[in-house]
This record gives sequence, C-alpha cells and structure tokens, in this order.
Amino acid sequence: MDEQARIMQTLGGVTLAGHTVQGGMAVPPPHGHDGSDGKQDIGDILHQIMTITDQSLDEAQAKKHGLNCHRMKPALFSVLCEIKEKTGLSIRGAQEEDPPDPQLMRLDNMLLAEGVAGPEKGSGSAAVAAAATASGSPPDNSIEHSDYRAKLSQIRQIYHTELEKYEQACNEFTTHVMNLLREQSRTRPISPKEIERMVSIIHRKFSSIQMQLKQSTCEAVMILRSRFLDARRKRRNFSKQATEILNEYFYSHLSNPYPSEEAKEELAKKCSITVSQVSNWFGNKRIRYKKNIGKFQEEANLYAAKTAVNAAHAVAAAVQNSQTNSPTTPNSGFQMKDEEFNLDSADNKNTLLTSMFTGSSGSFNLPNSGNMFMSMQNPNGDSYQGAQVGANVQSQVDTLRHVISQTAGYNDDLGGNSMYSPRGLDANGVWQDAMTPSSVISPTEGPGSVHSDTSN
DNA sequence: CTCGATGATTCTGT
DNA sequence: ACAGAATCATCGAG
Repeated sequence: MDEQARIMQTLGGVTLAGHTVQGGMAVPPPHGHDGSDGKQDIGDILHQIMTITDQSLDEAQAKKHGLNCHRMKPALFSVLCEIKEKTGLSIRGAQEEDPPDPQLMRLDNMLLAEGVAGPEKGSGSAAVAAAATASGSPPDNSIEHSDYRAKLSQIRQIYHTELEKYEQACNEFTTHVMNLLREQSRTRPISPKEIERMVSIIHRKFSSIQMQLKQSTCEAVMILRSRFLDARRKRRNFSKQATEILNEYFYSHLSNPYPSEEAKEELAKKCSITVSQVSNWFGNKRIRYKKNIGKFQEEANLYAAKTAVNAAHAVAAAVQNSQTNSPTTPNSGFQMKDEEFNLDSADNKNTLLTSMFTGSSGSFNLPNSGNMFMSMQNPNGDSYQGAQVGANVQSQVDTLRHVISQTAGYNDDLGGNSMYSPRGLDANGVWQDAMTPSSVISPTEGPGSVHSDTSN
C-alpha cells in the first residue's frame, strides 16, 4: 500500500542505494541496451509484478516463470533485498520477545495445582482413593473423592489430547509455512530472521488458542470442584456416634448450651467434624429445641439417662480408686472432681451436688434421681433401654451418695423429680445463664473431666 | 415419590 | 463477631 507506493516511486524514479537507475545502470545491460531501454524494461517488469495479483493463476504462473528467467532479475532481487533490509528493521524492533502473559501464567499455575497440567499425580484415582481410605477418612467420603478424581483425570486427559492436537497442528503449520517461505525465497528475498519471526507469530497465534483451551479447562475444573466440594450440595448426616456426643453435650449443658471455643474444638475432634460444623449443629439444635421442646423431651430423657449412667460409672470407678488407693483419705476421688469443677466455695459445691441428686434447678443437670430410670417410658409405654442400665447403676449411685455423705457430709436428699424436665429456658424462651458450663463444668474440656466422662 | 430430619447458608439484629 | 431465625438442599425412611 503506502509502502508499496513508496517503493514503486523509488524504483521508478530517483535512486536506489548505490544503484543509479536514472541515467546509467549499475547492472550493465547484457544485450547492449542503452539506459532508456533499461528504464523502460524495469518499468515493464514492475508493472507486471504489481498486476500479477489481478491475473489468473495460470497466467500468473507463466508470468512468474517469465520474470524468473528475466535478465533483470538478479538486479531487482538485490534491490528488493536492500529495501527489505531497511523496512524490515523497523518491524522487527517493534515486537521483540514479549514478556510471559500473566493470565497464562495464572492458568498454568492453577492447572498445575489441580494436577491437570504437569506430571501425573500418584498412579491414578485408585491410588488416591486407597490412600484416603487408609488415612481413616469415612468410606463414602473416599468414594466421593475418587469420583472427583476420576472426573478430574477425565478433564486432564481431554486437556492433554487437545494440547497435543494443537501442538501437532502448530508444528505442521509451521513446517508448511517454512517450506512456503523457502520456496518463495527463490523469487523474493527472505532472511532466516524473517522465517524465525514468522514462526514466532504462528506460535503466538497457537498459544492464544492454547490459552483458550486452558481457560475452558480451568472452568471445567472449577465447575467440578463446586459440584463435588460444595458441602451444601453434598450434605452428609453426621455419624450416629457424633450425633450422640453432640446431644450428650447439649443435654448436659441444657441451661447454657453454648460450648466455648475449646469445648467446640474438643467436640469437633471427638466427632471428626469441623469446629464450624459443631457451631452449626449447636445453632440448629438450640433453635429447634426451643421451637419444639415437647418433641425433644424424649431425646432429653434419653440423654439425661445416658449421662447419668456414664457419670455413675465414672464415680464408681473413682470410688473404687479412692478405696483401693488410700482408705485413710476417702475424699481423694472427689478432690479431683472438685478441681475440675473449678469450685472454690463450699456453697457452690453444695448446690452442685444437691442438684445432681435432686434434678433441681441447678444448671448442672447431669444426673437426675436414680428413680428416674425406673419410671421413664415413652409414649407407647415401652421402657427405654436406659431404664435397664439405670437399674443396674442404682447401686452405684447409692454408693456415690454414701461416699458423698461420708466425705463432705452433704445432704443427699433424693428429691421427688422422677422425670427429666427440660430446663435452661426461662419463661421468655431465653437460655438461663446461672452457670457457664465452659467455665464452671470443665474449663479445659480435657479427658477425665465431667464433660468428657459424660460424652463418651 | 413424599415428607420429616438435618446440615449448611443467608439474613438480620445486637 | 455472634446468635437467632428463616430458608435451602439433601438425606433417608416408608
């Protein structure tokens, strides 16, 4: 266009870097033509070159051949070389070695991190699933995991196939273009640098296609991730054991069912769930309990019984321990408990222990009366399993009462509360905060504490 | 398929 | 930031 016009003008008229076209040719006319004839000749040739695109292929081919054999060809060729040398430099300088695209780098990093790009991780999904099972994760979880892995490796496979295709196509095209350029270099000046540049242009084009591939692969991975790892989509019920542990804690802290951060961590560890899951569970439990206390009555009874049984077992063990260890210090077993209860006043101790055996309004509502076990029935009239265990434990509770009366001389009045009654909520439906479980019952939630005893 | 249970999320108030 | 409340989405028994 402009460049061509300029070249035309230069060729047609003035001077060409050392080749004086006007007046005298640097290339001597082979057949004794004079200067004006040569000028005319060049004009013809240029005209033919410029109009070659307007001609049919055959015609052009013939013309091309004619030009190739033309006596002026070597001269024109060297002129074209010079022009190219001059104009080509400016083009070359413009686009050198572009820096690596940050977006491409991001995509590469992500694909690498996801195991789509780069070396194959492990030896396939089976190995991953096996590893997951071996490390103790739940089986259904590992199935999900392997499913995810399988889908991921599918994506990986497609990605690599496509990538290979692109690379192959790129190489083929590059070879084709290079051959074409070599072919053309016979008629027009093409330097190796130019070929190199052309190759890099081709590579750039193909890498932009590759980027699209990488982008869509990343999208696919993202979708897969959200499908498989979105907890809401794949809600799993907690294990029975976990629910029991949580319920035991809830019902034994009914007056203030707000586990401390430490307690949550402890529960999370015991239940093999996360702390936020524990928080969710307590959030849901509180609201649902409050909404329908009647519905949870049964459950509350059940867990109260369980808790009592466990406590009795623990106490019995403690009693045994105190008896065997040091008969002269009969209160050693309870000393330990006292420390864990974090009680420093006799008043508190009294309240606590009294409430333990009366089921009265103390916040520590762990054990109710031993009588409770015998009278606990569900609406169908069937006895709870806990009733049996409760009967067995009666003697232990008796022992406990005995020990208490001996050790501290506390009143072991067994009150008339024969049935568990929901406590903790006041008339306004607000949880009473008489004692903070996390600070009073078990500040550390460590093993051996009341909480730990009752929730295992 | 229905329906209650349940874990998670979102919105709102404090 | 946290709790309550409402709601969503899924599970699982029947």
